[in-house]
Amino acid sequence: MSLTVHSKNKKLKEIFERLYNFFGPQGWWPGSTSFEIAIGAILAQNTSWKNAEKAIENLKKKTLSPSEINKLPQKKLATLIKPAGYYNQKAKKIKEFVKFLYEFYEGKMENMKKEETERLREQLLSIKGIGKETADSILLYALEKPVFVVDAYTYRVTLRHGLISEDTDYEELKKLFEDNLEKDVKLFNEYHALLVRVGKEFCKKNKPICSGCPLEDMLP
DNA sequence: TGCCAGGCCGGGT
DNA sequence: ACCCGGCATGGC
Repeated sequence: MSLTVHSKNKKLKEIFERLYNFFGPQGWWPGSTSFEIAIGAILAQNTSWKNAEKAIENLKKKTLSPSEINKLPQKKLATLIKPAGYYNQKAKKIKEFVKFLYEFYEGKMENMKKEETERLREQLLSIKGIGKETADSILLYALEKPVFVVDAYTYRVTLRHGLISEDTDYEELKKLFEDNLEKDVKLFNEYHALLVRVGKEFCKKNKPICSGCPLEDMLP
């Protein structure tokens, strides 16, 4: 991907370039189907990616397609995704999502892609179990729409760097990135993934390890 | 051992 | 409009 990031905000530009040069491309969800990515987004809610991955592997053994999930009893589904935690809730959420997929898009992620982004976001948010982060993750990573995904790491890192205040909400933070960067799917994809990466390694909750962080000398 | 992880919902103030 | 408990497994 190009390293010439256009940004109205110098700090956002510099943070991205430093993270990208330090960690390299993160390449989230390589070679996965849109459907798999959407399910993965649900499974990863407040759960380590490792555990979500195990759940996905279990599903893939049985085949991971909308029609198969549709046929699978919720209880059975719950058992399969157990490693991801909150498995009863998540089984329900996955069922809800697939039901939605059939109801509006004939069970095909491809049909979803054709829908206009904002309308799609509203639809996703109306599904029980899909909140803002999961909706935006599906939009960006599964459907390749240029929306920025905000998560706990995005908040933590931007807060420590004085880009936002403590009471900045999801939509505001999302806008900060979307309004100041070129609306590029690849850029948003990598930027979010890089924020997660730096968050995991250098900006953990209650355990800030700034030493060695590529953004260390940018702290306020 | 307790805390944390790529949240969200529902009920109570 | 906030604030909080519940949901649950696996890793460090």
